[in-house]
Amino acid sequence: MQEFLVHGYAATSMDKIAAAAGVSKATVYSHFHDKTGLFTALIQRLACQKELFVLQELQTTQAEPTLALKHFANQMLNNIAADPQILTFIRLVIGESGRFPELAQAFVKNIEKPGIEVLTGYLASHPALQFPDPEVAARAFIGTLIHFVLVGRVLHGETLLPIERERLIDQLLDLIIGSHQRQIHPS
Amino acid sequence: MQEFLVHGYAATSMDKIAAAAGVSKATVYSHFHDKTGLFTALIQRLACQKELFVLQELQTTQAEPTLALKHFANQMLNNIAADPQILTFIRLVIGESGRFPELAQAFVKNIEKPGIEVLTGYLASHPALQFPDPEVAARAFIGTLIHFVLVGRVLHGETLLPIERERLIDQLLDLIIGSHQRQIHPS
DNA sequence: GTCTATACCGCGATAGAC
DNA sequence: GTCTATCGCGGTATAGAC
Repeated sequence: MQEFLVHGYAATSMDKIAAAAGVSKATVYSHFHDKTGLFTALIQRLACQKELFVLQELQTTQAEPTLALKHFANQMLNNIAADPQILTFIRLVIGESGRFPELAQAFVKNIEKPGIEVLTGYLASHPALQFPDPEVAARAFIGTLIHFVLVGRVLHGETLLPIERERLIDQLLDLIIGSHQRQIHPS
Repeated sequence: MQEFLVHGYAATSMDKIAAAAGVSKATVYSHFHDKTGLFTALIQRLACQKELFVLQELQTTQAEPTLALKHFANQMLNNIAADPQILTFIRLVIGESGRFPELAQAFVKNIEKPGIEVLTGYLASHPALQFPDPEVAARAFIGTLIHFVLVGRVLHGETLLPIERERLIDQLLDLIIGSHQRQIHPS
């Protein structure tokens, strides 16, 4: 897996994989039919293990919504900061999503979908929040954070399009749930 | 460029490129020093040409903000629907962003940055809108749309995590600029 | 089950004629 | 400037011994 993450699918050779695994090439081929079979098996497994979003806490927390969501956002960004392999994994899945659509769908199913669904459930069920469309609110929240990571970390745009993490999170929360001060045509 | 878009960087051979261009391989090498030089030149050029966001209109429109933003969002999604090559281009740039960081930065500089900056300017300058942080509002708007495209089209998640485009746009606009009906602890 | 050895092919890059 | 021909290497996948 390390080889695929570093070099991508096409540029990774079965020789390097066998060497990294400490076995011969023929042994690798005895466990997996071919290179695509090995690749899909590895990515599918990683898509099940990796967790971008910390969902357990969100389902059980009794903290105030603003604080809970702030904590949720910070945990996600901390995950990525602590494990940069996540960035490489995202690059690989997106980069190969045209040629391995089933792997991309595994990523959506195991990582994106639970995140949006749990957050939607949280936003819909918490009595202090009254969104007309909780799913869109969840998509806006997660979409803004993912886009922040995509531009800043994945695409190396931190210096080109800089913004403080705390400012983004605080102002995003204010925009979405604490927006009663700002209205159109204030009267 | 077609070869790179379809097969990715590593899986594209200089033989195929030469054949697709209708010249010999030596001729390609007389114009570009090596494969990486050709690749970077092509991607840099495409990053300047492609436009995800239609910015001209947004700077000159006199329509009501909600309508102008709705039009802006629809134009962006129409662009992508009309030219699926954009999806392949995004896959390629993100997929190679670890090995070609300067290309990823060209993407941010020429596509993401102008989009966020022009939208920020619009949100900040329009008298009917009073955001405490217009840049975060712009990032939330664009981030939600990009994430929608990323999950649905790039990662083939339309069926796994379906949502109507019009619902997303309308509810997103309501969430961000028309949110005076919904408040925390309504009194 | 795992090894060594190899078949067979395509790769990036260049030499040298025209 | 563009061509044909070629070099040297590394690719995926397998055969057959242990």
